[in-house]
Amino acid sequence: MTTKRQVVEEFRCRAISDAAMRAVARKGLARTTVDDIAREAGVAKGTIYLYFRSRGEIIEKTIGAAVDGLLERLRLAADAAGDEPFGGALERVLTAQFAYFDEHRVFFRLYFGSGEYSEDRRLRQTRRSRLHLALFVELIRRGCRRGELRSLDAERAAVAITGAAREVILRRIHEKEPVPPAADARLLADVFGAGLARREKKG
Amino acid sequence: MTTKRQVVEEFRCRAISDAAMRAVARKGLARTTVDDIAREAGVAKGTIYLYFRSRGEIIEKTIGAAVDGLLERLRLAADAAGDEPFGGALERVLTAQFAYFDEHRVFFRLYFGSGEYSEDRRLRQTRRSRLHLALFVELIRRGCRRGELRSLDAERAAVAITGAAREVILRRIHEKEPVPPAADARLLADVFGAGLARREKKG
DNA sequence: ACATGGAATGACCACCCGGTCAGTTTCTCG
DNA sequence: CGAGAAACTGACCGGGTGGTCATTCCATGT
Repeated sequence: MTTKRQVVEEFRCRAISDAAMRAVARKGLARTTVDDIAREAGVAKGTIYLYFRSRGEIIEKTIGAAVDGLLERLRLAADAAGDEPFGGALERVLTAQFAYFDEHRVFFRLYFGSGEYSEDRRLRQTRRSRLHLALFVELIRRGCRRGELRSLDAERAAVAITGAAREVILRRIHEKEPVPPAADARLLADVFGAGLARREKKG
Repeated sequence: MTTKRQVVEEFRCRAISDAAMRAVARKGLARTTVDDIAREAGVAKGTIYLYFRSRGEIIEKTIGAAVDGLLERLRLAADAAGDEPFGGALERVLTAQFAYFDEHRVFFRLYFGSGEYSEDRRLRQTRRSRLHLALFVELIRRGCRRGELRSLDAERAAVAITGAAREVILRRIHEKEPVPPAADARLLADVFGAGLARREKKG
């Protein structure tokens, strides 16, 4: 059974994480101080250290929760694709990803700004983004198995897709009124769908 | 005429910039202090401030010089392509880009880690990377004019290409023995060449 | 109403880092 | 060689940040 203590603790952790996300969205990861987070959360700095061991732990947990949310959305989209052809499945997943970042604009600086961070953090981050990558690798492998896609280094291709998606997301974030998520997803899915397709004939 | 004073000044600036690049490569942009740079350059901290106004100026100038070098290489490659078809020209440019980062591994953290930085810096950085992007936009537009490529948002497509290239570069940097630059360039050029090509028939 | 213990607070500390400048070394030229 | 200028040095300073802890507050049970 969950004790009252645990409920309160989770509530506070959540509030602090949310505040951290908003603060980072405003000032960037490196320039966000613990005082900023405390002010944003409406608590004293000391309170934060009742629930987190260090600034690093706040950031780590906050990133972790948000990334897990993103990954879940992407997996749902991938599952919903069933055995659609590669292009369609990719479009679904990318639509979900663009939509997620549209809804969680505050999150992007955390997710994309985490390159500059302490060493062990970067390792953890790498492990998480590996899951992200693996999802696209799986899509590609499935397409290969079915003979839709030509045989190539699935990992490198997935890297290219995630990189392209990342850059498009950064663009979208800075645009006042980005085109609908589905539009950009369609574009990328078209490009990579055709780009990875089995060659019919030699030009 | 260039005075002796100017020669010395340029030499020192260069030495300090080189040291900054090495230091940043080792510790990352945010964690590199002016003391680090001074130690790496083998001079006293005060000396640095004879040649640069602030830490920010060191970083800015250092990034600027390196990016200019990169852009020049890319422009040379683009010019060398003459009126090759899109895929070939893209392959040349990407080969040049991958090779540049192979040769200047120390540079990548500066180039890719500069997201977390003060506001006006980010603007400048944006202007430089706009030039980088423009080069790819131009390649795509040329392909469209010739009827090789289907008509689409050239800017978005260029964003996708630079994003994919960026992510591949990051991968290469962390690999012990990356495949030859030409191999990765070939892969991306193939994917985007086919992906952006005019549609022959509807699947 | 009162006692009690855990939660919340914010002043405080130690440390780090960018930037300065009085003092020292090196260069230059009469 | 000597003296003045220029370059160089590194100890020092002030501001800012992560983290602590004695104190205060408050919810709860008697």
